[in-house]
Amino acid sequence: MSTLTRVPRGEARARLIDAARSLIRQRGFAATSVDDLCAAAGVTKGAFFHHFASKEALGVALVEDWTVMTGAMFAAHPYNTLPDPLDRVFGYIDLRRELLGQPLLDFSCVAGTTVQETYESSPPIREAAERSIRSGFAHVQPHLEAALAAHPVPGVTAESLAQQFQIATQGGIILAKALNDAAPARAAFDHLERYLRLLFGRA
Amino acid sequence: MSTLTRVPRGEARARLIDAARSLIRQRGFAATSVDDLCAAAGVTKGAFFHHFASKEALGVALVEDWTVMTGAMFAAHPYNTLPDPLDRVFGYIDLRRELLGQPLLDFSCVAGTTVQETYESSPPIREAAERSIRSGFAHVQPHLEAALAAHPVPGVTAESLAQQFQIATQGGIILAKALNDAAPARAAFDHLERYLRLLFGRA
DNA sequence: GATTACATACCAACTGGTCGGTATTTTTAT
DNA sequence: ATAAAAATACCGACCAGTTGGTATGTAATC
Repeated sequence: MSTLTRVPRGEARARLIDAARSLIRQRGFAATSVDDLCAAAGVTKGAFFHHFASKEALGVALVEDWTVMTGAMFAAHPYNTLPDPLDRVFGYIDLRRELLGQPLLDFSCVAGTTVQETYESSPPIREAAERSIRSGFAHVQPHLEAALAAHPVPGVTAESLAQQFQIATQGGIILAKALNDAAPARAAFDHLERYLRLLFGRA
Repeated sequence: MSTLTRVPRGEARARLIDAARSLIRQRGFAATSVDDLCAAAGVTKGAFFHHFASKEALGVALVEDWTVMTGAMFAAHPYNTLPDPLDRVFGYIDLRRELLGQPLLDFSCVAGTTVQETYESSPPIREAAERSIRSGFAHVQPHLEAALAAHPVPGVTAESLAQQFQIATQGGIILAKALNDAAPARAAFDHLERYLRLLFGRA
């Protein structure tokens, strides 16, 4: 992490956010110091506090960047183009299971990690995480709405079902961290798929 | 949090763990300092490092205490005495939904909170959290096993279903923290119940 | 000639942890 | 039964390193 080669002018902010995404995913927000971030990004503290008013502001920026990143990634995926809405939902589930094949650091969620620590101590970060999680609903909710329009299920709303995808995602990450194994997280989406097939009569 | 009245001899350790449970649930492990803990417990640093070799050791002790506490709480609950195994499962779900009516600080999970931050940085805490989560499986898994013995469901194991309860619990807590609302967490158990009713043909 | 984008040196407050001491309880020897 | 000894439970001052943040200076860009 030495700064032998100077970081090109204009890249400091992006590199700090990249470093934050990586370090905070590993250690959490509080355990990651500003010095750590600067060293990992290859910039100095001057650069840090030029771009971010505080460590908290970096946290907000990180979560907002995460929302944009993940939003773009899901929006660009082919599952969105399937003709049948329920197939789009199952396509999303497939994608999530694929992601769970990667290393933990690559599928863990920045919003979930940060909000766990900061939901009480930092309202701005909590609010950014709320926006991020809500934007996650949007990756399936429209497809669920279309599927429910074609095949209504009494007592079940698209919003509530969309939330279950985030519950499975976030809960799966915690189980994966605790058990050091992503299998239970993958199983969560197996169960979710089976549940949906039962609800929609799609054996 | 002043120490005007001296803490009776012999209570320091228990009070430190109580303080840790409360503070770490609010702020997380890294953001809670040893000084904070001592102040909240009404003891000095001498007491802290007499009972715990390090802050990490306190973390391990806290999670282990949590495992015992929650284990005793669930074991003592009447849902365990219902004659039908599936009714015991639904009784457990009812209990979980009840807990979600309390303030967030009372239903958030110590193991989930700490492992989120420390799964990479502290193997001992991660292992304690793993034991805690696994002990959580045991609160439903025997009932699920009995239910599956009476009514087998192809492709579904009691272990995998039991894990889903922890996924719903942990994921629900994160959603509750992010959205500042426990409703999605409660909905997770509604969906889980509906899923089980469909699996076991219990409308 | 501003403004932006950094670098460097610096700071007070706090961090986890140590250490010598003391009051209280428990164990042991008589 | 009791005094001495040993162990336990705690206190509180202290320490070196780290924390988030600031103040000042400088090179590049607009």
